[in-house]
Amino acid sequence: MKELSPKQQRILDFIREFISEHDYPPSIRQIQEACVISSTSVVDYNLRILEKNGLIRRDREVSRAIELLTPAGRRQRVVAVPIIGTIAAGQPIPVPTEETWSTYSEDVIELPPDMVGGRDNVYAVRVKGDSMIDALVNDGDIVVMEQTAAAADGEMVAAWLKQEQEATLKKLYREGSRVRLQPANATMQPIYTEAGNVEVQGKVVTVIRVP
Amino acid sequence: MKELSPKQQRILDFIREFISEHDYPPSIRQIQEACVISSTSVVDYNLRILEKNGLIRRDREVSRAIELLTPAGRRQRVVAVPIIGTIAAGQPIPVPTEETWSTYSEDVIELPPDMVGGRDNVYAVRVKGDSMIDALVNDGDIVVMEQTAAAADGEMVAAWLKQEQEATLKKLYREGSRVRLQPANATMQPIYTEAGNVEVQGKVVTVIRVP
DNA sequence: TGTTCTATCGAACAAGCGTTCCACGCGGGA
DNA sequence: TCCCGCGTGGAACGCTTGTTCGATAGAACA
Repeated sequence: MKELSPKQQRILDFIREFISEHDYPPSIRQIQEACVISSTSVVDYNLRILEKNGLIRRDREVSRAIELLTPAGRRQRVVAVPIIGTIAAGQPIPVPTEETWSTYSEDVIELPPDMVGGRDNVYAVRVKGDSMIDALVNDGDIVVMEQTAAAADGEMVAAWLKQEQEATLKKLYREGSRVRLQPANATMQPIYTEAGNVEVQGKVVTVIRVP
Repeated sequence: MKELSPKQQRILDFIREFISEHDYPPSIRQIQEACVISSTSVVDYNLRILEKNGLIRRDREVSRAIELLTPAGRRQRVVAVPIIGTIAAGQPIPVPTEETWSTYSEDVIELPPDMVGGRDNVYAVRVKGDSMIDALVNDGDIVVMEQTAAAADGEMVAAWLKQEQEATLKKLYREGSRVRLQPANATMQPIYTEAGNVEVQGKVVTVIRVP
């Protein structure tokens, strides 16, 4: 792979800039104009070189069909996770309904796809109050959860304790008919309760703190 | 804003899908074909409605000039933050050098731009050990920091205590010649020390926990 | 000096493309 | 019944756009 000529570098930069501004790629003649190139064939010539070097991908015979392949400036799909409510000790955990899945909702947090790991039934709640500090979750933190009733041992879950009428974030361990709820904070003691008393509302996927 | 007709919803979904696959928007005739619409004018008619509802943006007279405005499926530039090392109580905090800024580095975490808030001198460290639990930061958490020596009162900073040879994450308050280091955990007590003993390595931008 | 490769230039072609116009059917309201 | 808005169909217009072709000039090399 050869080095890029100044002209090719400039073309690449312009494509980046243009996509960043318009959300769709430029036409060859727009590249020509912006980079002060006298002919469209010269643009085509240099685009072929860029394509050969693996920096862009082009669909032939299709207008504006330039796709950036370089890591810098490449765009990724961001996953919009709806924030469906708040979670606090004495309140039931909000459960997503059909409506709250609407991605047109107001309150969303955008995350890179690898942070939700391909899961699609993912929602987020905002933590209210200091009751979750034993899970190392602060007031105002955002907890991203996957809606599920099942959880493997050792996974951090949002659980509703029916008898105590209390929501909590703990690591779940089944021990016979009982359940051990272990705080993330290793210095704190676990809670033991009957399996029937625990209602798993979701698995914790990520915790995010933006001060 | 009216509700979308099934046809409009289908068009919107197709545009999303197409962009996701090709990295450039579809033409009107491609929408027509994919959504089994008999005429291009019908597509245009519905696109105008989508535009009026603020779901897309179109540049007139320009081919493939459809831009998605809805959060779902929109593509955003992702910021690649380099993870330059680990942070532990008894270790100095790693400081980014010219080389570690390289976005071609192996260990990076991609974040949506609003999570780094336009700051560009941002790096991340992985937390090792349980020594930061008073900052509600767990073993394995990732702390995103902005490199700066200055910090306003009340901001969470990564500080190096020279005398104690200790790294810590605390909220910083200047009180005369002394400094109060307040844990994020409201139930824990602050530390007081001389201003000269504290070396601010960076401000905490975000804390992320991916179990 | 002749050859070859690289880069450029201008023009033209043909397909792709957004737009526009007119016509039609349908349903609701006056 | 007439009228009007809405959604649809079909076709044509004219600009946009990717592509192609021939010609040219300079550099490197034998």
